[in-house]
Amino acid sequence: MLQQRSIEVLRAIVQEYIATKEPVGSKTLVDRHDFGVSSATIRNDMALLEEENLIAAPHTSSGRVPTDKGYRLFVDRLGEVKALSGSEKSAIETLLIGSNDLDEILSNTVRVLSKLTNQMAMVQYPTLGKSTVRNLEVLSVTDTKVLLLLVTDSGRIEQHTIELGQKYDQALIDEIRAKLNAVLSGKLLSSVQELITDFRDGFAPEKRNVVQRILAGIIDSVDANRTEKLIVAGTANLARRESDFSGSITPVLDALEEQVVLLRLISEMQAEQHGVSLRIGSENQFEGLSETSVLVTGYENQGSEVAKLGVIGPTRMDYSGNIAAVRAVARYLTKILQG
Amino acid sequence: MLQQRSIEVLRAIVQEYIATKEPVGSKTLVDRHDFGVSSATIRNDMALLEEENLIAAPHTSSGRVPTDKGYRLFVDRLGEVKALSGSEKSAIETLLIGSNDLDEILSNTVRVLSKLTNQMAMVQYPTLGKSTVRNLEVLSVTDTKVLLLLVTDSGRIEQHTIELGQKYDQALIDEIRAKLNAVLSGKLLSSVQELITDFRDGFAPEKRNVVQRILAGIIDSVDANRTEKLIVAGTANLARRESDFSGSITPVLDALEEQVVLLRLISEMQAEQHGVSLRIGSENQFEGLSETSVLVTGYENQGSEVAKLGVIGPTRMDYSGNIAAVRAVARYLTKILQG
DNA sequence: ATTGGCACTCAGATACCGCGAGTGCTAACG
DNA sequence: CGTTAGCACTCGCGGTATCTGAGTGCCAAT
Repeated sequence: MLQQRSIEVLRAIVQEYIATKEPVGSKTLVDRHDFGVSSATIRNDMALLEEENLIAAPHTSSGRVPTDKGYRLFVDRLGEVKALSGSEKSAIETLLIGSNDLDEILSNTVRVLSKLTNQMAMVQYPTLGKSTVRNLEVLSVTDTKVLLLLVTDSGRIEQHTIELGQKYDQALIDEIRAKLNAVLSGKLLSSVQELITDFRDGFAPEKRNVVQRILAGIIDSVDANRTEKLIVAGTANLARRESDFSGSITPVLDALEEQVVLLRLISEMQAEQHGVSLRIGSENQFEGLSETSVLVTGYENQGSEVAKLGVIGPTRMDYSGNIAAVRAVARYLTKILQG
Repeated sequence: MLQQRSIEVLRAIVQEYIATKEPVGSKTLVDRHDFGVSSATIRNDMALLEEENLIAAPHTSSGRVPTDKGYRLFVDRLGEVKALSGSEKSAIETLLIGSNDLDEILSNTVRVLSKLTNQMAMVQYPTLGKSTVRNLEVLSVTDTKVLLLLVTDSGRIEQHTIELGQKYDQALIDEIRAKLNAVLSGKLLSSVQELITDFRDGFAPEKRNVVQRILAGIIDSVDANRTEKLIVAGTANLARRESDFSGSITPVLDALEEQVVLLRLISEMQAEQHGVSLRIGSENQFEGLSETSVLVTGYENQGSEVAKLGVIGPTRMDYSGNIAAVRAVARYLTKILQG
């Protein structure tokens, strides 16, 4: 088992390396941290840490760099995470207050998160899960076309243009709309499909064609809502850190441009310590992300988690600060949504 | 005045440089293009072109590279732009057909444009300008809160939550909604403000407070719609071309992450030749974009231009191919929107 | 267990060199 | 006059050699 001091040394190495980006040697370590022992002793500890694969030397006889495993231990032993400074808190507040619709709120959220962490940030749209139908609107567009709007309680709106294939009667549309709302309003999205299975039966046969098409549109909309969606910001932050990657960053950027990848990634991550979920470097299965760390947490609406947000950056990142930022932003977002 | 052949030489230099990224010399030029004269003659022409600032030598006695002015002349003299290949056309079609709502259409558009050009692509949302109100919906959210939806004929939806500050009567909301639609439906967004100035007067005094708040929300929504919005894709493409920039690309990425910058940029550009607008390198006023070229064109809805789309990349780009792609995508988008 | 001492290693910085693509110029040519 | 061959000259680039110093590993002493 590793001694107390060895852990301290690891902590110091991580801190130092994150700050300076230089492989850190025993000498600089004793200079800047107060271990009360000589550099030779530290060297022994470092040899131990290296044995445990917690640190590694880029080349024989140069300073050491934390391994993914080293970062992991560091994070797990992280006692308290940094609190945000007052100015950071107010930055979050001023940017989030005064947003009206969901799109605006989320795009401001992702922006503030990216600014705060200096990393690439992402926010997932509230998902199906516990969302309920707030309203269903059917608007006429042309003689034969209607626009279907599905509004959920999270504020997300799904629109869908439906070609009815025949002229319709405004009264019929109104009737359908009213009945739909009566049936669906307040219901879970996940139950919609079931609720409308025999909806058609309540209409006269000659009307059923139109009803049928609209129902199909609703199913599509619910599906679209199930298709998860996310927004990102701060790609430039990642590019700026290019030198933290061994090769080129373009594979990383490529991976991140595929929203599908990000969504799968996010969905696999479940909150662990400190209420956040963290994948460090090679802990990450995804092709191209083996030199990045992904930090994710959930946010809530109406008291239950509806989606996630987080940041992605090089493994050499300020874990403590970023965990604090991600948590804080999630908390504010939760607050705004319920407000 | 420059001779015919000199222009040919310039064209050849541009092509060669774009293809190989190497400064091109007189020898390789005569090898690969069939000028029927010797390299010495070409050298004379090149000296001429250099005098005119159309090409420049990175260092004394190395090949030449087109200047911004050189690219400009090249583009202006571009006779016909490349046609898209069949597979490219079908790529556009398959990606754009089968999108239902506006968000989906635009995000697919920007994606296909980015893939086609291998550049960063952007698409602006349809703007205020000639858009008209299709519908106005007022939905109840809580006792004292309503959700306002402004649907325009371009398919763009603006949502706005309004705190009424008092309990309201559903009948009143319905009344307001009906009257609003009667007044505003089909009207230009730009005329909305004017049209509702004395809308309030049609209501009994005790109702005016609620009406007033809703009207304010409408104004806000129209404003939000005026606030232009755009989506981008393919940032990774830009990063991949990093070596085409003298310094780091991060200032470029920074500039492009500020949507405000992009929007101003786009709005300043008016179609010129070939129906597209092009800014090459230093022609671009914006800080940080002096080594990029911006290529923009408009797309239409209901027969008039509603917004723009385009690509951004290093000045060393395939102008001919990109112009073709941008035009083609704009054409398809126009077609989809009116369909 | 800790420490001072010491020989050893090796990546990165610096300097130097030679190659060769490419130029500019001049004199000759049709 | 436009074109061309010839030629001296330039200079960036890649490769090699050298130097330096931070940092290590190990050992004997405390």
